[in-house]
Amino acid sequence: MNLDLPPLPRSFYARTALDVAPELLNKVLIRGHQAYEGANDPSSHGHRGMTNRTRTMFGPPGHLYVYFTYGMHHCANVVCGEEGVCSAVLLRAVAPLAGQNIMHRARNTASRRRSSEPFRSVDLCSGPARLCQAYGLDRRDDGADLVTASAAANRLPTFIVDDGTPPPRQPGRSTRAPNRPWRFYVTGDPNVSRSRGTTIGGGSRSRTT
DNA sequence: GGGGGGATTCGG
DNA sequence: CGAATCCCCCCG
Repeated sequence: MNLDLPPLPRSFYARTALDVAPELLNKVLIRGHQAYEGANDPSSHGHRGMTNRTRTMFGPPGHLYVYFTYGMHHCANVVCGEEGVCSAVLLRAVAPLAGQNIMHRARNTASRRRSSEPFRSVDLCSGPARLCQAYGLDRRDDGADLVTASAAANRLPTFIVDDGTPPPRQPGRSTRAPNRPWRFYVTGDPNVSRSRGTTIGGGSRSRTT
């Protein structure tokens, strides 16, 4: 695997979340996402306008928006669109390509391992909070620039690259809210995050360093 | 200053 | 299916 691929350029992110989301499929580092359209979407954090927490989502494209929820979980989004507009893609799943040992450790999967079952790499990043845990992403990474890959102090750089694998011609789609089929995933990929047996999003590849 | 609820996950 | 477990945000 070639690791010297450049981060995706700012222009990749400088479009609507709905344009960016399906094209994130099969990019390396991320896989699986969901688009939110800010002010027009009542299920977005941004629908009531900018707050201290959601400031990043209103900022320039190509940055991470990371928030904390349920008292224990983090979720990461890719900020899209133009500065001043709330637009982001929630990263719902990733297919581990490398760094599985780091991911296992970060998620402490060994302690939860059922003795009768082998490790399943599918459990590492098959959910928005799981992938953050596997990658060690938390609120200190909020605002990180995915284009320059500049990180805050004591933080690892985070970015997304294209290894030449095109996004699926016909991505799977599902909805979270009615009339908003804004979840895109790679059909048939076992890493796609699921809930109660229903496909709800996810799918692409990743590595951690 | 108080209270309701959350872009989830895991175990029972 | 409910608990875990902070923090954000709205309201008074």
